[in-house]
Amino acid sequence: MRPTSQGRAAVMNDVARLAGVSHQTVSRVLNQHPSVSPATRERVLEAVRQLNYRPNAMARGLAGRRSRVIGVVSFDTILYGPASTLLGIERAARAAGYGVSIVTLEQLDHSGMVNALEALADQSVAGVVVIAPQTAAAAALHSLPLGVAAVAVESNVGGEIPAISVDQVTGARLAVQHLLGLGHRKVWHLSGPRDWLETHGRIEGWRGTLEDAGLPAPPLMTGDWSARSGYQAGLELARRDDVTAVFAGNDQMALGMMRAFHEHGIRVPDDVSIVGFDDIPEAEFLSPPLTTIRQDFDEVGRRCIAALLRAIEADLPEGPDRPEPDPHVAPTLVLRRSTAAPKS
Amino acid sequence: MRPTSQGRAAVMNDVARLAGVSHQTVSRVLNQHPSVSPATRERVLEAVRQLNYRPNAMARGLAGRRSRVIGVVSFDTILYGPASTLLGIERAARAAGYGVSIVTLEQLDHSGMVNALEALADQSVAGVVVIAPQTAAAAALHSLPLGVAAVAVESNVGGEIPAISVDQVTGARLAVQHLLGLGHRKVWHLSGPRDWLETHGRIEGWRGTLEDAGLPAPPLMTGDWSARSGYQAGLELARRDDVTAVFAGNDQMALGMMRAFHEHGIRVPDDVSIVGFDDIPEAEFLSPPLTTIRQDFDEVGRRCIAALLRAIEADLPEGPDRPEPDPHVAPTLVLRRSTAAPKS
DNA sequence: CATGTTGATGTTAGCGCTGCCACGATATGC
DNA sequence: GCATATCGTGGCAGCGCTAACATCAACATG
Repeated sequence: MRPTSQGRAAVMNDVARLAGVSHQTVSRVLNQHPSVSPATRERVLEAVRQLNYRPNAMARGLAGRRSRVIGVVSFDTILYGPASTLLGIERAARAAGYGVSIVTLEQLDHSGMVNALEALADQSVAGVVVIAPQTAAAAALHSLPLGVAAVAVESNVGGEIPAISVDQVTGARLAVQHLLGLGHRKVWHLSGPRDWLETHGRIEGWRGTLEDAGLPAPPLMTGDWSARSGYQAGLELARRDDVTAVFAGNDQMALGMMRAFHEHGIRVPDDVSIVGFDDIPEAEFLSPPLTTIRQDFDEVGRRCIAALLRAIEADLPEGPDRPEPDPHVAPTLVLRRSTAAPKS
Repeated sequence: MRPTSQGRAAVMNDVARLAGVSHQTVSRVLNQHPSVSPATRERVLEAVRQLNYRPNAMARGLAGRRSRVIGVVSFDTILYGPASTLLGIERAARAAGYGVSIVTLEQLDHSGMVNALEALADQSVAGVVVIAPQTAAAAALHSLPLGVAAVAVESNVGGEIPAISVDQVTGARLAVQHLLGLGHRKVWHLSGPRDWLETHGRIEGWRGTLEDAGLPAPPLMTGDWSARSGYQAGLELARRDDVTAVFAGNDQMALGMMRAFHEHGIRVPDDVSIVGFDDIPEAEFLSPPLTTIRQDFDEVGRRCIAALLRAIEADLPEGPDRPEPDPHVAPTLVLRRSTAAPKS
């Protein structure tokens, strides 16, 4: 962190002096400027190594009005989805040489979003990624005249801000097609809260697939992502005798539902097949292990950062012109033991 | 983000001009310097409002060699504990007017820790909080000659770095005392991985409490925090006929264990009582709802930030001399329905 | 009344870096 | 052969702010 046993950390001038060049040449070497002779470059790099020089990000940002930090606005980072997305973004950003600054939203209204974005702007971030899976947050984001590059996750409400998301419709179709393929003719769906954007896509995929197969959709059930809401829905379904297959909006609800069935002597998958969504780490170890739809959050993170860097560099004169990433990340079906052909 | 419809954002000089003072006076107002007349202060603040002026953090940091951002190093932010701690820290930091920059460790070795800390140092953070619950990470941290203020979470290995943690020993004692109080004479323990620091405290509290009561400790079982490892341990215990009470190292393992018991017709709490640790959101909705030890991660976050600000300001000439926070956060017993008196 | 003391303010000098322009030195044009 | 393009380099200015000193009035002290 400091030039061994020296009082203060080395600055660019120290490097310049040691290499026998001007500090400007050091700057050029550090910024991959083309016109530096290989010999000089090597001399400078050696001096950098020797002094263990690390450029000062603040000075850099001030002088070049550009920082190497991106901001992430997120909500409820304890939920599996948002937490995983945040992790994916962090990894991708760091791989691209960017630091990551976070703000967690307490409330999902307009003013919360404004505060979050201002807090990040105050830190002079180069751009922001907003994990805003709820309609309210997405609306707030899109209504804002923001001054930095931005990318939204799971909130493609249109507008100018690029959005990256897992293709929820496809995920839901995979789940329902799998159940229909096994021979089920009636597939129930327990959705997440109606104000989450993911919820809509999953309902759409579920309903669409049934329609394509010429089958009527049973009444939609609505939960709140929690195991409890899955349990409660499970109790309701347990009272009926026409339930052989359920597509749950997430794994926690699937888990709660499985418990309700278990209590009522309904066996999974013998009597009822269940498909979840997310592939949480526990899914593999439930009894029975849960068939579910896996979302590749790392890929979402990577695409977010790709899209954001594109937006950031669009403002620059000589950007490397990155390709626009595909906004839809494909989910995959993970086959486990909670699904089987209907008995009769 | 910019003075309404102007080309570029207002800087301190613009404010100064509008208020009819020097830019230095503006700086003084913004930094609560005492010697500014109330009239001037009001005039400056009005100008700030009018121009929607926001100070540039980079320039501030450069000039005052002090930033308003703290760094957080964490590991596996998808686990409930670390994720909650991170959230608590973020909340507390923001309340104190600090931004939060994160780095997630991929590997827990020395070099991973060095890289993480250097990445944060490059961002000129004012201090770092390291969530390092494993012995390896804690060791790496303590072996490092770091140049910034630091606080460790859940890793009080001694040394100069202040550490904040939930009092694991007390938590375990609460759990075991509760079971003994109900009349159980033999309390089993399924611990977490041996290289986690929390694990040691919980084992110590478990063993100590049994010793205090003059009871022998049954063989220790070791899991890996996952529901699966709890399930496996549950299968082993199900084979025995001397099991009436188990203290699980976390809620996921308790959950897996409950499922194993359920499969074997062992009723919870009628036949076996189970206590978990963490109080994850699902705990309340398991069947039966899980008695567990709640860790107050928000409080941990608050104390971390308090300790860190203390360390940061210790380097300053005129710190407000904050009191040293108590390094141990007290956990509490949350009584639910997974525990009962033994049948006899 | 000269002198120190205080409070409110302005002035100057950087913090460590990058952008831009200027300079000398080769390489290229006709 | 001389004007011109090009390369490698240095010099200077300035990013927006804070620290330290300088200033200047108003007041208290003997």
